[in-house]
Amino acid sequence: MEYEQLKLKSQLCFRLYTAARLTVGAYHPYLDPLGITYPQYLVLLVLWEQDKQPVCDIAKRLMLDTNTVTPLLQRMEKSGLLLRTKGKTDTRQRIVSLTEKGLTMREQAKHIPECLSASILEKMDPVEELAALVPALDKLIEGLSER
Amino acid sequence: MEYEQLKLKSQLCFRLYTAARLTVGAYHPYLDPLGITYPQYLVLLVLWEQDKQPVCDIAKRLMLDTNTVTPLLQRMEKSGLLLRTKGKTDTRQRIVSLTEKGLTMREQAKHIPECLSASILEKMDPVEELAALVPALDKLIEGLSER
DNA sequence: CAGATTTATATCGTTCACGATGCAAAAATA
DNA sequence: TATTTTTGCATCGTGAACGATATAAATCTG
Repeated sequence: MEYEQLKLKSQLCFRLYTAARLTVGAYHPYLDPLGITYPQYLVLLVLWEQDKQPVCDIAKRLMLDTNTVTPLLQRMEKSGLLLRTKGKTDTRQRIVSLTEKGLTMREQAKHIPECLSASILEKMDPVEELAALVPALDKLIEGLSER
Repeated sequence: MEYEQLKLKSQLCFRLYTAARLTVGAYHPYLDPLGITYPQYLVLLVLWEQDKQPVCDIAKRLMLDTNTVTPLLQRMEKSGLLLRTKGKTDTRQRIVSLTEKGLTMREQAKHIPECLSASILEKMDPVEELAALVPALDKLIEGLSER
């Protein structure tokens, strides 16, 4: 059939797109009580690993551009999770630092990865398939991000 | 160690989220000339498979809700790709049908999957890793969508 | 058949992604 | 040093996603 390749079921990207949406959705029960979104959670993960980073470093870790990250950080500043202060050595930079609220949220969030793993693993038996996913996604990301 | 495994798994969502974004981005060179977005391309895939479907059937195929699909279809109607006509047997329904423009776009789009596979495979050698991705994603989607 | 419930679609508000563009500061180069 | 280029961040506009809510029409139930 001439258009066989245009069938939805043969599309890898649609699977990725759907899996990503559904997985982010699975975080809702845990992030809603904290009053944060999934992208905001990612920012917190980065800052919990290392506080006081310029916007561009956060963007690099998340593989996003500043035009996505800046408004995200502005909303997070507004909700009291972090501060954006002018850089001293490089005044173009905005150094992002966690507030007390942002820091203490780490404690409330520390069980989220386990909860998510549990609920995903519960539905992904056997584990081997899950394990196969990670290196394949890494390779895909690496390939698509290289320039 | 159990902690390492949990840490690895907690990053799965970020990988999915990033891989999905980058893969959608890889469609840009092919979709921009057609003047459509990736979600609009997905709608076309569904309609090329079967024309004249109600909104809810399209939403089901894409695993999206009508509050996402309705505005998407409205934009596509505005750009002349499809029509949304009132259903006859069930007047609540909106039957979505392709216009001439939407139908002929299939011909222009038919090489997109090959192009994408080629550019992804180029970066995903060996192919086995790519092949492992599909059933694993299917299982994940199935698990997360069940309710 | 009347009332309750479900279904199909739409609207609104918020938050992301991201291309395009702007601007000032830093770095590179003439 | 003066000029050009690059970098870091921001703003704007558009198109998704999606929770909450609304509104008819269809369906179920008593």
